[in-house]
Amino acid sequence: MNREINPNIALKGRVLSRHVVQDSASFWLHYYVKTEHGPVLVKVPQAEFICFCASVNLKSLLSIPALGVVKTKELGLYNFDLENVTAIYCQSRQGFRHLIKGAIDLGISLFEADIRPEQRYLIERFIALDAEFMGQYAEKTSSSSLPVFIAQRARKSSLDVELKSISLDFECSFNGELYSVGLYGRDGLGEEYQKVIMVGSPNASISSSKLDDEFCSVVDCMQWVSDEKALIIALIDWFAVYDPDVIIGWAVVTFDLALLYRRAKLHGIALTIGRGARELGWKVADKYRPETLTLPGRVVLDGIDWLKAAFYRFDSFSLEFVSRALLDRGKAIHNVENRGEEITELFHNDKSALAHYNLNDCRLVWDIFEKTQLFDFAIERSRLTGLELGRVGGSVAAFNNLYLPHLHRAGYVAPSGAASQGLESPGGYVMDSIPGLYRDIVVLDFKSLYPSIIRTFLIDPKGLIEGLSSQESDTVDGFLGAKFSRRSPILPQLIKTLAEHREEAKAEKNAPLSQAIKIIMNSLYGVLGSKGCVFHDARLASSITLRGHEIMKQTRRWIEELGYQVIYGDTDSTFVWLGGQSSQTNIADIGAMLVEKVNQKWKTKLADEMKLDCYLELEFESHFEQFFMPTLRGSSEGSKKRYVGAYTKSDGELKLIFKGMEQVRSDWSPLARRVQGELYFRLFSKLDVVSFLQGIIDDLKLGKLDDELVFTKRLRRDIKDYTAKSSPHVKAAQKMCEYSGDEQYSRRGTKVEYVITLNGAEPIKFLQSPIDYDYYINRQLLPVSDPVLTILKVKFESIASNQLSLI
DNA sequence: TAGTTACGGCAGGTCTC
DNA sequence: AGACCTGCCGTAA
Repeated sequence: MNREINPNIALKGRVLSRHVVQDSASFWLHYYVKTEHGPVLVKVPQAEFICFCASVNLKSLLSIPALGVVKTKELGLYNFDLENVTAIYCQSRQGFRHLIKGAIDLGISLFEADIRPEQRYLIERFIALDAEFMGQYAEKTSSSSLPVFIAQRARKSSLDVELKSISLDFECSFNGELYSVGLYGRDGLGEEYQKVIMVGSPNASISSSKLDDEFCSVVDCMQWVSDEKALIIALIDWFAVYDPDVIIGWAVVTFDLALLYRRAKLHGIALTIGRGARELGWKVADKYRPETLTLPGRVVLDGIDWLKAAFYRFDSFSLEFVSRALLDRGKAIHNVENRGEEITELFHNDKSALAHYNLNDCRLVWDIFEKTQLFDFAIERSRLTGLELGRVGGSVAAFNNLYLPHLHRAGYVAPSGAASQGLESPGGYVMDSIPGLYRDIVVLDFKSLYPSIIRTFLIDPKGLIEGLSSQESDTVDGFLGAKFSRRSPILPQLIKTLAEHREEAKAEKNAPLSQAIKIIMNSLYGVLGSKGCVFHDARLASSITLRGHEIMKQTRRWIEELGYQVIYGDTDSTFVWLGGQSSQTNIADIGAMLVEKVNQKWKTKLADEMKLDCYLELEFESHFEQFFMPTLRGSSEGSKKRYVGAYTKSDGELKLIFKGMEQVRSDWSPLARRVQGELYFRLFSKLDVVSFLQGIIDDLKLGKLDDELVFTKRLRRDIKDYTAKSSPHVKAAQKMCEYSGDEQYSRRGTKVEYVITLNGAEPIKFLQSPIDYDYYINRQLLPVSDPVLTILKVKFESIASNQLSLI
């Protein structure tokens, strides 16, 4: 009682991790936050599991046994069937589980039962990443240095607190025994921190050539431990002292942390590397999935996952490949392919070289994060979506986080499941193309088309429910019978806010924020089309995509009325040929004119016909001085999703853009990809093609190009699950398992590297037969050469046969 | 601890003449 | 032998 005498104080912090903790009496929400004075554990008492049911079902539900303490409340809310709903509050996880199971048995729908309490508490208050908690510090009970704060209330906040990151990487033996751990970071001033904890003691002999400055500094930051167990203990101690907020790495969850967890378990060590000496754990044992990792008080960001989340694309996501692509430097090791052996060799004979390699990897990851601004991107994404910092994917959860608090305030709860099953919505509209070789193609595209359609045509789950029962003058027609209320729609308003923030971000040149907003805006449509989202409804998705079809077709008509030919378009883009009559005029001016006229026409049309404000915006995307639209192979019909465009860079170099062509496809041989690139460069540059190709075929037959013949193709399922087991890459994978005796090559996701031999596909690592050069000539070089040779009126056969006479 | 559909082209198998 | 169909992968947007 005397506690209430103390006035509550405010604590501002950035939420790093979120947890539900059950004790004997009740359960708590735990938030580990970073304040400007350091980390704090915020505890919210008397938390509850919440869901809703139609009020008519309440009585049946309450008769379910073993619910524990349950409260109910009428909040005046409705579901999407416009029934009154009642909120149900459970005070134990077990009771809540019984409720969910019992409801399924009774055939009664529960609403929002899948929203986790530690998330709901934040999103209902519009808290995304930064929060202000009102409450009091608890008296210290344990030796832990982490202050504990008991919160009574919370609200959203915004602060700029620096998070301390570390790049972490383990080196280990073939069977997973830890050799060393590298730890690397830089502060805002560029000051480096580096440390390697390694088993053993320094080797006496270090080859003199390696004794450069960098090596000396590596030796300085070494900590030697006697064995693996001591290594793990030293690392736990290091965590307590350095106390990082963020751990970054390369496959850091699925490899490094999973390995560390297993090794610690083996030695019977409690892996207390969380804040307040909490243990690292996995909610699902032995899977080591990133989503199931629990590490109180720290955020883990995996470079691979986050590059993918930011839509970076690489042929391979190995650290070697990505660092070469982004930083133009790679691993500090000679033989990247067989580095396992070299690591073990170094461990036994040259430990400082191993430490150097270990730290170099840490630094590569750090530099990749810095170069791509991944960390800022992750922060902004969390700030915008309310997803836990570090969580990748989660588009559906992001939608819920953004949408639910507004929906509740409008008087509704979310539906219990997708409204339309089976009924599919169409996707984007792809025009038939007019194939050929062109000069001066201008690409005009609608900026964020789907978000702008949502915003313009008031597409909204709540708006659909209300629109269906509103009078005509209050609604906007959609597709598949949809009608959307014009009154306070939620989703269009969310898009509006995001779009405005994006413009600000662009003006401030805040690339990570702009990118994060773009991705979130686009994902809002994707979610509505997904059956995994409770708001899914074919009428919503189709009202977006079919409106897109209409917009594409109308835009094309208008451009053609203005006297220009549209030769292709896909979803939101229009390819206009200006080369015909405009040799004198500035291409960019014509493009700008088209964009302006079309935008004006949309504005007028939508205002006149539908009384809508138009947020559609056509933009001048690019100008290709030369352009090639291929036909379908062996046909005169124009292709789709494949083309080559070229423009001159400011330094005078001709730059080629390939879309969908073999050149950008990772499942074609490197030879075919290179040759196709060369051929179009030569075609556009009016350089020789025929003797180039003859030279290639020559070299191929002489065996000079053998290292460019290896196919790389993934197994998209486990080998045992294939119905057609005779695909070349499946066969090669089977042989790979057979020869190596290693079943891992039969698993889903494995990249199969193989060549085509006179005896069919064989894994490159166990090549048995001679390479089938005729296959590469006829199935790789011919298909990529054919369209170019057709333009030049040369027959591939004449080139190929010429070769034989030369030998 | 669930974003989507549209498309091309290969390989391999079956059907048809 | 050639037309046609299915499975598969990776890609565009």
